[in-house]
Amino acid sequence: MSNKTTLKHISDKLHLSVSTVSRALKGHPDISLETREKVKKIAEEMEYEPNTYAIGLRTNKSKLFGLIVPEISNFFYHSFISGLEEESRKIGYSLLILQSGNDPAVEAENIKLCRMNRVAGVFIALSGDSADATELQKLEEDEVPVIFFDKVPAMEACNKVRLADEDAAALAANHIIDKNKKYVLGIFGNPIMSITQKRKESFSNIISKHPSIQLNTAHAHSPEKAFDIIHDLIRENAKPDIVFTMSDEILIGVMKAVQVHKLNIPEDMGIISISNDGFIPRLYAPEITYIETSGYKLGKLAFERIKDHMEGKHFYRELILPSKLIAGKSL
Amino acid sequence: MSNKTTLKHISDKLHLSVSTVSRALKGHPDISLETREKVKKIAEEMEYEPNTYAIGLRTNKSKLFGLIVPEISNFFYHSFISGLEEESRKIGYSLLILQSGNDPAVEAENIKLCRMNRVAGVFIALSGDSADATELQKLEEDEVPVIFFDKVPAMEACNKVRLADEDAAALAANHIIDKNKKYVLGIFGNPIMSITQKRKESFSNIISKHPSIQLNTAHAHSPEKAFDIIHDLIRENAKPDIVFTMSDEILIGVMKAVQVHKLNIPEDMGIISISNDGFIPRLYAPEITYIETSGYKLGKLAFERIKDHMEGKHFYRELILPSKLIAGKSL
DNA sequence: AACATTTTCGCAACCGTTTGCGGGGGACAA
DNA sequence: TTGTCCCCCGCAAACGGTTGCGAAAATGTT
Repeated sequence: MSNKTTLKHISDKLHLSVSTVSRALKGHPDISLETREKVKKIAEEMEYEPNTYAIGLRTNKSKLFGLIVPEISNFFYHSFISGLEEESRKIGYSLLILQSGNDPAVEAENIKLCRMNRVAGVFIALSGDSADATELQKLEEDEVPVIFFDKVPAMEACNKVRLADEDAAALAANHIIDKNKKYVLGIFGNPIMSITQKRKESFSNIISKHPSIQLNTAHAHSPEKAFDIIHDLIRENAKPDIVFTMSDEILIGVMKAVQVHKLNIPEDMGIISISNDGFIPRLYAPEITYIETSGYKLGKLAFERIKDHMEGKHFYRELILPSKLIAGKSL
Repeated sequence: MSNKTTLKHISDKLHLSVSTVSRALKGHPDISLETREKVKKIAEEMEYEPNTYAIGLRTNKSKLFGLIVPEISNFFYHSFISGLEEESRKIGYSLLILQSGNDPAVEAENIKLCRMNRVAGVFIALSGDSADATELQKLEEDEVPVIFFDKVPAMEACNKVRLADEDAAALAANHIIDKNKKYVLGIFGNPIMSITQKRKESFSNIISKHPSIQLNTAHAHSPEKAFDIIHDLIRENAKPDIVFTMSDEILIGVMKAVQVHKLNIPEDMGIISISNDGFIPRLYAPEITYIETSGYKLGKLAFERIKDHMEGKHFYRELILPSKLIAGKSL
């Protein structure tokens, strides 16, 4: 049996009613200042801690946000989580974190869990491309805001926060153009993902406007594949002047090839990447020039959106986190 | 107003009492098989989802584990979280994740949050060295198991899961000895942390038994400091034959110096490190030999402990995750 | 002093679920 | 027929807060 103090305990001790104690504790004007002080003092002494479940049951609300990601162990997501947690805590909210491991069934289950816990909002990075429309629909029916991030659905009528994918790629492209080199290789991720498509299209468009540049593109779904691409090119004596990598993952593979062949950066080959918070680019010497797309900052942005929603701004909106170039010495 | 179906809705529709519905749903033998089936069918149709708060209030339990870490954005912790989440979900539990940012006050607040949420257990990596004994004490009073991990308190009477710090360092030391080199440098972390002390002591003890080896040690509280250490040694022409780094963080600094000075690994200098899951060591070419200390696996181990506790094994125990050497080509 | 008003607090219902206990009704034996 | 036993199920209290409403006490107004 739990020995936790309840409102009843306090009310008994003070010969007040439970309702008075409840009101006093939250500074309700109906209760005299004197009583309020007295109650608060005793509550403190008795180490009163409100029962979350009683409150949740009565008010049908909670101080929880749901957070659903394909996997926690991922650079981008955990920096997002970190940013979001910091902000949430400031307003007294905690995070219920669910992993769906790219399994739509688990994802649906997790959304259900969010509903059952009466979360005040849900942040979700979709695992597949198909949004679980029906499950999420139910959340919207209860006026629980849903904020998509990272992997966002195509539809208009929803809240999304995302990185400026096109801008990021464009920034890289323009930086490359300034360098006046000839052979440029762009390595992108899984071609069916929209993030890949956006970045590739934006990048290619800008580069191809400069006829002096010869652009090749490739796709790598893993660091190993990226490694192979560079490795093969070097053996064929077709090393590019500049390599653009769309993500940290790909950069890792490229840099491994660079190390194996003992290439000098930037003399032998220039490198520029898009990176989450720049952790990977800063691992190398010289540090790799990168376009920052911060999960951490995106987490804060997502929080802004939900706060707006909680303050009554119930319209749908898409928030985009600007990216910026952080110059290293890699090209 | 929420339109969620409750037991009452089901009971109305079926002309049964709420209690019968409740029992039917959980297969209570008092209820006839026929009724049970009928209720379950309707519940399914009406998309019944139990109200977590009502259950929590009534039973004073929850399907939540509390997880308190200094920071989420940390290699080790997020792989721990990932492992723990996977296991928890299997038995229908979710994770309430709290960051305490190395602030004892926030840490105390987070522990309080865990109590308020009636979590079924708490996993905590202490931020400072001083355990918040009083706050955690209250948890134990309610028979909520507390599992310390990573940064564990010194006291006996508690549950801990941790890495085999001594073993890990010993493994590295013995591997170094096999290489028959002369100058060995060990770089360790913050000397006031017990993890540092353990690793350093274990490492030094073993190495110093071999008079043919000349051992130096140093402390680095950041990658930059580790970089400086190597950088300076090279400039002074005092490059060690083998460097042992106690953590990924330190390895990063060392590897940066290696790159700046274009050292050949392992010819110019051998390297061996302790690493979480080997992510960092595998970033380089050649891949760095490392002692694996997996946060992911530790997460699973921590879950085992709490499961035991939930099954009635209420004694205190310390579980240690064995470490193993993963050979790269760095020495 | 009589009445109107405000201040301060208590009553009781309610949120949705769990659970001890008791009761109605059918089956079966005496 | 009456009594006993078991099978199903419902009653009602309980969990710990919140909140609309009304009432008593204190204060103000003529």
